[in-house]
Amino acid sequence: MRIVEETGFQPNAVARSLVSKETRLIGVMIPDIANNFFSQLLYGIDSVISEYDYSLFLAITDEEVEKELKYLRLFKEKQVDGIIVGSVHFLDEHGHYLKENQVPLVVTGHDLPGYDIPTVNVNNVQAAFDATSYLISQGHRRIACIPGPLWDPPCGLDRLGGYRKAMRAHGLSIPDGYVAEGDFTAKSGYEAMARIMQAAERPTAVFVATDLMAVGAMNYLHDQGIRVPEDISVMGFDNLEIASLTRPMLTTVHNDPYMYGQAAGQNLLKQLRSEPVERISTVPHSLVIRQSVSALPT
Amino acid sequence: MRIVEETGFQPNAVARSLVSKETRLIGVMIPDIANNFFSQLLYGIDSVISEYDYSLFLAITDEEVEKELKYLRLFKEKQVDGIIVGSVHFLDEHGHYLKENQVPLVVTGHDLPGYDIPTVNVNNVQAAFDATSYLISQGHRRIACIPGPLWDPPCGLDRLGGYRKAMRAHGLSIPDGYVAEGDFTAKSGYEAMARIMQAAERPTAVFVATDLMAVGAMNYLHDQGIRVPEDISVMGFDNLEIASLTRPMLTTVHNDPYMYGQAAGQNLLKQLRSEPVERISTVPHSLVIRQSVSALPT
DNA sequence: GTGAAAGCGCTAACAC
DNA sequence: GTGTTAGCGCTTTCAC
Repeated sequence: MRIVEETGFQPNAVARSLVSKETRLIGVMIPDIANNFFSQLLYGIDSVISEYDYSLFLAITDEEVEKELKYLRLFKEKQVDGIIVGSVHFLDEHGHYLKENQVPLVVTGHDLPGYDIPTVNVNNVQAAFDATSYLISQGHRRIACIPGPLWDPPCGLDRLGGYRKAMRAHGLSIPDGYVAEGDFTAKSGYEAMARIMQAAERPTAVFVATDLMAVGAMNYLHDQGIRVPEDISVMGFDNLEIASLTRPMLTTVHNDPYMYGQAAGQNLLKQLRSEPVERISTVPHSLVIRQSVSALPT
Repeated sequence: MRIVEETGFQPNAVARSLVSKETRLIGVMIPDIANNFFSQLLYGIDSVISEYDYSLFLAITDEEVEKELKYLRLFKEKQVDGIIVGSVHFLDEHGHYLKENQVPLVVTGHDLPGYDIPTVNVNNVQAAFDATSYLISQGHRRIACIPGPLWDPPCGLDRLGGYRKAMRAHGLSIPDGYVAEGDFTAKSGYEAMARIMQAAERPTAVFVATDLMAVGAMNYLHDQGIRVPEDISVMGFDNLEIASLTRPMLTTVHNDPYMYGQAAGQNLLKQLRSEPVERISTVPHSLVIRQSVSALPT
């Protein structure tokens, strides 16, 4: 022990891992770290796994399928003890790959019907339904929608689907030009809003599938001298930090990626201890009412 | 080769690392991943190291010295090939530790006089000087400042110093109550602005040491019905995404953390190839003029 | 070229 | 307890 002190000896974790067959590394794969949604997700994951002396091996994919596959392989090579995948393209290739390699795994932001892989996700269609219904409850009838890209099931298909479902449930029609797809960036929200304003009759409210795009949409309206919420109401989705930083503050759906990350981390930890896990964890959502939606006189 | 295909063999990187003495892992230590500044930094680092098949081992310290030391030790144990440290508390303990362990290292956001460690940093005092001088050139005389926390040399001391220097250089005095320290959060900027507004005579402009705090400051003014920039001008620092998302858009100092990260990554890569590196890389800054600063009539 | 063997720094399983 | 040894899965060396 004295000699350990004197020589400043430090064990070599690589050698240890070779024999113990565990690296205490969790591979986390996300498309875009610059997006606050994913950095919060990461933070949530780290907050739980670091308590148990696991560390993060981070893979950023830039939404490129090729990189996703590459990193999946790399995770295996580097012998990570577990994998958390944040909403990436989910293809059958991925599925096959993951099925072969028996590494504990959690995927967030997808539902993955047909795979026996634990997922953590919000009920996107229900949440979008609730958000749209809220708009309707405030007296809005002409409601537009800016969904995420259609290749992304949760933010594209599901949230758009929830919006459609709510409109249908209330007997409201969706005029031509009331749906304009974005690609997650604020800029795309700005442009989508511009397209929506070309419609024959202006909407009185817009449901936007992510906060960042909602900020873009609000900025377009601001730059055109259209007031939010007096002229047009805007509803976001995610409740990122930025939602409370805009003026007016954004009314949105609370879908805390930090909580997401924690749920995913906890699920993975259970798997690592060989405890049973639920196949699907649905994290609760809620409406957070701020300033960007106004009630219409009836 | 056929058998490799058939059995789906994958080499074990841990065993390989044990003999080759390289893990192709870069340890990156940052205080707060939820802060866009650091996620951009990380993205910049990844963009260069991933080209050379290095991957990220991420350590999030929550600004706690204890965790910083813990992760420094962990980096060593896990045999990372290089370390990039993003503005953390830099103490002599860290210095000693790093000196002992001959691992290639780059630190960003600090100047580290007295250590022989490569750093990449902006010239914070010059940049703050330039920002303040710009305010003065626009006719402002009563200029307040919201620096970062004083324990953080770059954002606290240096940027405050640059502001002071510019004021002095132009023969302007700094009234009592014109300097209110923040702690990097938007909320702290909001509160600091509130304190500044208690001063006997209101400033006509504020220089804020980070964009996020500047947004907080603008929000305080907005909530009080004080117009930006008509009543008070606000100048930020960093040029994060949010600076172009606010209305009015924030005039700020371009200090792109993505570029930072790239510079740090490149420096580290050079060290890994045993090429000589500059001890200090100063990344250029520039003013980005948007909407939050007005010219005062003279 | 192809094949066998040594050894990286640890842990676990033995003996004593 | 204290000491020795085998072996984790690779790379490298050296012999053939």
